[in-house]
Amino acid sequence: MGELPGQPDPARRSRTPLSRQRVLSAAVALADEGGADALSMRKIAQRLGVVPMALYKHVANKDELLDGMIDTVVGEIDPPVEGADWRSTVRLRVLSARRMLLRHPWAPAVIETRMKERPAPTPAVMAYLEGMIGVFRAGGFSLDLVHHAMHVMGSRLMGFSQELFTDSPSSAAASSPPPEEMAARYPNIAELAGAVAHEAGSVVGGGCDDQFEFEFALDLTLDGLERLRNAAATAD
Amino acid sequence: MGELPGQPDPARRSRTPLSRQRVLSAAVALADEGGADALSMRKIAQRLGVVPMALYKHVANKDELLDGMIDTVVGEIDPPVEGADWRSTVRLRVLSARRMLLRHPWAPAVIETRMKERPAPTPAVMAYLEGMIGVFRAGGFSLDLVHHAMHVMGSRLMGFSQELFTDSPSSAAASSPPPEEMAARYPNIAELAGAVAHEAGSVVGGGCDDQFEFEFALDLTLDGLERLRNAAATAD
DNA sequence: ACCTGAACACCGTTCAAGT
DNA sequence: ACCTGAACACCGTTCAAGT
Repeated sequence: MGELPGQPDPARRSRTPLSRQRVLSAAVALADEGGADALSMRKIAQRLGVVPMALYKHVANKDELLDGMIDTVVGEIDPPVEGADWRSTVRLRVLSARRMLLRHPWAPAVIETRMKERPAPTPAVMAYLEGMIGVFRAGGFSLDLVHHAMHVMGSRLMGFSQELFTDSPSSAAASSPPPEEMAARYPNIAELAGAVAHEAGSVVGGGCDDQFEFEFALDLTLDGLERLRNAAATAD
Repeated sequence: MGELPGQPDPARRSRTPLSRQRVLSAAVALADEGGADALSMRKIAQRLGVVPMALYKHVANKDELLDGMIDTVVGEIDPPVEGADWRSTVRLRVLSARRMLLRHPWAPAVIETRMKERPAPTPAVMAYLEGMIGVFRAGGFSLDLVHHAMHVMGSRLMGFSQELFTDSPSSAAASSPPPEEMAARYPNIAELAGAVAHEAGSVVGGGCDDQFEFEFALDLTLDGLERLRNAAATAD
């Protein structure tokens, strides 16, 4: 009663100190409500009862904020269930990812953009991929087939995995943890990345041919549609 | 030689009068070079040697500019080839769409965003869908199966067709052409929309169950992966 | 009637001035 | 040493003042 609405509450502000997680949560909530366009550093700060500059202690800039938001929502995807066959495990997980995207309608476009202009996957994305690869491997898929499958699933749901294994000179490796540490934390990803890198032999930049992977997924889809059409025709 | 670079050239400016198409072309070129973030009304105007306000004679605002840009690049997708079977026709067309998206890396995220917050398809998008439906129909697909196929292909490549046929109260119908005119111009879309609308009977808002369509496409994909795995296993 | 410059309400981020 | 307000260089768009 004694408070004006919209006025920051100094008591609340100092009780819960600002943290990276609190900044990211406020940003996600803001984007959920008004879309990515409604998101601004100034509005996040206002919602937290804080001066805009205070945010920069916890996120370097807006790009890093967006990366953190992606990591937050990808972390909401359920981990693979234990003890089920590969097919229902993948199915459940993809449906969980879809529910996440329905909760956060701004996410696909932001993921799409960020992945394209800086293909450095965040920890939660790495964990997602690691788990998915593990499920396929446990289901008896060869490394080669898992590679195709990851491209198929990636384009099925998000921009994930599109450019993940580009061991190209410039980008990724620089800021990433050293290979040994990565191999320990993400063994399935490391194994797959190694196989893909060696696969194409001496071709420069070799490894993953995006055009081939795209056509592979497209043909798999066309196969499925053709089978459905033929089944419907013979059923008449 | 007598010109300072970056200085607008009054002769050039008046020789070719501004037009909606020239504005859109400049916007697309700017986005191709620097991404969607580098796109601003002010920079487009500068590139055209024109004062920013002059653009508003040809596009109502930035949202309408983005819609126009989408229409422009979707219009670059090759039309269906004549006389080939449905499968190679669809294949060629999707590969053409992919080449377009590689030329315009900003397009997927922009399409994703615009389709989500205003699902009013532009003419070129309508023409793309119309052609694709026609190919499936000519290939012997039932209306029901074409509906599924469009969802499968849509999520395969872009956000297209995701929410296209929502005949929901609020949005679309208002600014669209009257039904008869649309039926004349896009007969395949009209037929499919009609079938989908009546399909689910008396269910409110009925017609297209997005969750069902998503799972349909997912299961089609999982079928394909399972078949590949089994083929690889028996080949050993 | 048309066109356009200045102005408004924003934005992300820098930086110097305060404590 | 830390924090932060003012300031800078942008942005989309309105609107009144010019022709």
